[in-house]
Amino acid sequence: MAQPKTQPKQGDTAKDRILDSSVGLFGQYGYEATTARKIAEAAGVPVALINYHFGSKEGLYRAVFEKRAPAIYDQRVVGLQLARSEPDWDRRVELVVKALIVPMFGLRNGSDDGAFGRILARELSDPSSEGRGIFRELFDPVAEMMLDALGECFPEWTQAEVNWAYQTMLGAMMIVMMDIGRIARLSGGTADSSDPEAAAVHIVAILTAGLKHRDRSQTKHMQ
Amino acid sequence: MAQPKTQPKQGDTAKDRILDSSVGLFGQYGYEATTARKIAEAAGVPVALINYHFGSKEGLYRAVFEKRAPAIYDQRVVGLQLARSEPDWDRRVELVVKALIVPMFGLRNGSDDGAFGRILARELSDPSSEGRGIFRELFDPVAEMMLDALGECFPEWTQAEVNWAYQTMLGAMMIVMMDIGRIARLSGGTADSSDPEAAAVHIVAILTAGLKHRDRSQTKHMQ
DNA sequence: AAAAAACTTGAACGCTTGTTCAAGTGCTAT
DNA sequence: ATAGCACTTGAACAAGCGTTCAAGTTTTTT
Repeated sequence: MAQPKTQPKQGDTAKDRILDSSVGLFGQYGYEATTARKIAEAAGVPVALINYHFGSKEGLYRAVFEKRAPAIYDQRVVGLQLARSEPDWDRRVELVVKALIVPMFGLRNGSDDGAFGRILARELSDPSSEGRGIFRELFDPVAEMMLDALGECFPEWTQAEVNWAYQTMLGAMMIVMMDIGRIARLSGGTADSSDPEAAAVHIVAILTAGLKHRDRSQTKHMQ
Repeated sequence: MAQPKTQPKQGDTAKDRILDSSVGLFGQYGYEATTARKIAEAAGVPVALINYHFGSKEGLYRAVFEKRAPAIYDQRVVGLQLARSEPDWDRRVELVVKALIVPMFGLRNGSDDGAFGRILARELSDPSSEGRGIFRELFDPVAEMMLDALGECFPEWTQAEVNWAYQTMLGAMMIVMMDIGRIARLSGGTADSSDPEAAAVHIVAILTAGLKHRDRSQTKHMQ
C-alpha cells in the first residue's frame, strides 16, 4: 500500500483532511480521548482550523456521521427494495438480513479500515449520545424501515418479537464492527473480523435460520 | 426503593464506596469522561483517596472488573455444567446459550442497574483496551469454555463456524447491555432492555434456532 | 486594480485533568 | 501510655484540554 491507513490525500482541502483524519482517531480512541491537537496533527493543520471549519470538536464529530451515514442509508433502502421484490419467502428473509448487514461490512473493504463502524459502536454504547441525538436523526429512520420489512416477513409476530429479532441482528453485526482482534485470538485465527465477507456469510446464515425457526411458544403471548 | 440508584451504603469503607460509586459513572460516561473528582464526589471522599487506595484512575478501573468478573465466571461455569448433564440434545443447545446470557442479564436485576454491562460493552469496543488486557485476563478463559461446549454440541462444525456462532451470541447479548433507551424508542415500548427476563427469552429463542438450523452450505468448506 | 470575503496561522486564554505532598486523624499492638 | 501504622484530608502541582484572538495570506468578487 502506498499510504498509511487513514491518512488523507494531500490534494484535498484542509476541511476534508480534518474530516478524514478524525474518523480513524475517533474510532481508535473514542470521542473524549481524541484530542483536537491529535486530529490537527494527523491532518497536518493548526488546531484552530477545527473550530473555524466545524465550530467545535462536537461539530466535527457530528460532521463525521453526517458525511458517512447517508451512504449506509441508501444501501439499506436498495437492499430492502431488493428483498421486497423477491417472491421466494426463504430467500426474502435472507435478503432482509443482508440489507442490514452488508452495507455496514462493505465499509471495511474501502479505505475506511473499519473506523466508522467502531465509532458507531461507541456511540451506540454511550449514554451521553442521547443528548447528541445522532442515532435518532441519522439511523432511526432506516431502522424503522428494517422493522417494517421484518414485520412483513413474519406477519404473525408480535411487535416485541419483531423488535427483539432486529436487535439480535444488530448486535451480531455490531460485535464484528467493534472487534479489534479478540475474535481472531479466541478462534486461533480461523475467524477474523477483518475479513468482512466471511463474517457476513456466517452471521447471515445463523440469523436467517434463527428468524425462520425461532420457537415462539415463550414469547408470542408476552402481550 | 429506599436508596437512589448506585449510591453506596454509608456503612461501607471508603475504599468500597469509591469502588461502588465508580461503576455507575464509568458505565454512564466512559473511562475517559469519568473524572476522578466526579467519582470522589459520588463516594463522598476527597480525590486523593482514589490514588491512595488504587494507585491510579486505571487501577480503580481494573479493580472494578476484578471485583465483578468472578461472579460472572462462576455462573457461566455452573451453567455449562448444567448443559453438559442434559442428555436431550435440543435442550442442551438452549442451555449453552443460556449459560452465556443469563449471568450477564442477571446483573440488571440487582443493584447494578446495568452499569457493569455498559462498561463491558465499552471496553470491548475500545481498541485501547488491548493494552489493558482486562478481557484477555478475565473473560477469555470462560470464553474458551463456552467455545468448547459449543463445539461439543456441534462436532461436525468447523472451528470458524463455532467461533462465529459464539460471536453472534455475544453480540446479541451485548446490544441489550449497551442499550440506553433506543430499543424502547424503536419498538414503541413493546421491547425494553431494562426488562432482562423478556429480553433473554426472545434472544435465547432466536439464537437457539439459529444454531440448530443454520445453513452450512456456504461455510463448511470455507477452509 | 481594488475591495471583500474566505481561509490559515501561531500564540495565548482560562479551565480541568490525574496525581502528589505534607500534615493530620484514628485505630492497634506493644 | 506510646509507638507504629493505616487511613484521611485540603491544597497545590504540572500538563493538557477546547477554544479564542488578532494578524497574516490567499482567493473571489466587483
